[in-house]
Amino acid sequence: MKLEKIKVIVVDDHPLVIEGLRSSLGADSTIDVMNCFENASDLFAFLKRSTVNVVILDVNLPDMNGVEICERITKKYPHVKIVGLSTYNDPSIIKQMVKNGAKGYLLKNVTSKELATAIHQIHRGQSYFSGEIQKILADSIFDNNEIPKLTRREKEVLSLVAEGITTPKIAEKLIISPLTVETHRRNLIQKMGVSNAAQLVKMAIEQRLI
Amino acid sequence: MKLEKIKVIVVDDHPLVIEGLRSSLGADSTIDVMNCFENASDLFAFLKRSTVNVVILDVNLPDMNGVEICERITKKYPHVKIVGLSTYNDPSIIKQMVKNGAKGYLLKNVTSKELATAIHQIHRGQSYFSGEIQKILADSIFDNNEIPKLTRREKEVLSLVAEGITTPKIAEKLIISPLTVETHRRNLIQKMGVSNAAQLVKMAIEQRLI
DNA sequence: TCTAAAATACCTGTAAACTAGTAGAAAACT
DNA sequence: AGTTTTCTACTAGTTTACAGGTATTTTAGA
Repeated sequence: MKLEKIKVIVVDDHPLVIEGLRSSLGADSTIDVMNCFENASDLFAFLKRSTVNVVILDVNLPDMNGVEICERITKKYPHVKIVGLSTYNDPSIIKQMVKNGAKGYLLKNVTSKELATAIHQIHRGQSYFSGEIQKILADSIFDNNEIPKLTRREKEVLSLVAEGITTPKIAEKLIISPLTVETHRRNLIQKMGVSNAAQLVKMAIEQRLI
Repeated sequence: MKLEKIKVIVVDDHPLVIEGLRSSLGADSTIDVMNCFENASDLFAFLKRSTVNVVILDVNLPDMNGVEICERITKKYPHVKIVGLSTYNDPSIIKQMVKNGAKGYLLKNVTSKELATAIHQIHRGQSYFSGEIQKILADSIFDNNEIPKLTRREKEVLSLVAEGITTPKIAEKLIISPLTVETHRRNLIQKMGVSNAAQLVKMAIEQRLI
C-alpha cells in the first residue's frame, strides 16, 4: 500500500510565517503543503476545486475573520480539518473557533515539530490543543462566558458607544430617538453582563466586536 | 577586496517566523543570519561577546518590550542597527521605537525580499520603512499625539476606570475621597485629549497603558 | 532646604448615563 | 399566516459623569 501524504494548506497573511511553515513542514515526508494563501477568498477558490485534508488557519486575515471562515469551511467541506493558528490567546476567540469546527488551536510560539504532531493527530480524527490553550479552555469551562448574540442594530450602537460618542449624538447619527439608543445601550449592557459603558467598551475590544 | 556579509541576528518569540527568516534570508548571499533568539536576555548575552550589524527585532517579546530593548541596544551598542518587525501598526509604538533608535520598521506581512532590501539599505546607513508604516508616520506628524505623561496615581485610576469601576468604588478601593478620584479622572480625560470615560478606555487599551 | 509637582479634597451646576417598566410597529422566521 | 424577534419610542426617577474653578497637604527633585 502506497502511503498517502497528508494534504495541507496554509492560510496566513504573513509571508514570513508561510515561508517558515513551508520550509519546516516540507521537511516532513508525510506532509504535503499543497498551497499557501494570504486571504480567505483565495482559500475558498482553491477549496472549490481541490481535495484537502487539513487547513492551517491564521485567525486574523485581511478579508474575513477566523470564526467566519471556520463556519463556512465546516458547512461546505465538513471533511476538511481546521487547525487555528494565531498570536492571540483570547479565550472567547478560541472557543468560538472550536464551536465552529476547529479541531485544533495553536499559538504562533509553537515549534514546527509540535505543529507537525498536531497535523498528524488531527488527521487521525483526534483534536489537538497546545498546552497553554488547553489551560485556557479548561479555565473557561468554569466561567461559562457564553458569547451573547447581538443584533445588527445593537452592534451598530456598540461601535459608536465604543468610540465614546454620547447617546444624543448616536441618536442623531442613526436618525433615531435618543430614547431608542438608550434602550439599545441598556440591552447591550445587560447582554454583555457588564454594568456601564466603560466596561462595555473594554469587552467589545477584547472580543473584537468592533 | 573580500565582500563582508552583513551580520544579522533575529529576535522573535515565534519559532515559525524565525524559521521563515532563516530560510529566506539564508538564500541571500550577502546576508549572514548569525543567530536567532526568542527573548531579550539571550539577545543581550550574545551582543556582549559578538559584533553584529543588524538586529531584526520583534516588538513583542516575553521578557521585555521592544521600546526598552531598542533603548538599551542604542545606548550600549550604538553601531548596531535595529529593524523593528511586528504585527502591530500602532503609531505610538512605532514612533517610540524610532525615537529609541530603530532605523527601520516593517510589518510582518512583508515579503522576505522586502526585508532583505530593508536590511541592505539600513546597513548602508539609511532608514527603511514599509509603505504602510511611512503613511502612518506621515499621518502622525499632523495630529501630533505626544504621549502624555501620566503620574503613578493617574495610571492606577486609569486602570480602574478601564475596568468599568465607578468613581465612588474606585475611591473606596484606593481609600481616598471620591472627589479626588473625580479630579484624577478629569485630569486623565484632559491629558489624553478625550471627552469621556468610554474614549479613555479605548485610548488606554490602544496605547497599551493598562 | 527650598520649590515645583503631585496627590489630595471641596463646591456648583449641567449633562449624560443608568434603572425599571411598558408597548406599538416592523422584520424575520416558520 | 401566524409567531417571535427586533427595532422603535415613551415615562419617570436616581445616580454618576463632566466642566470649571479653588485650595491644602505631601512627595520628590534641584
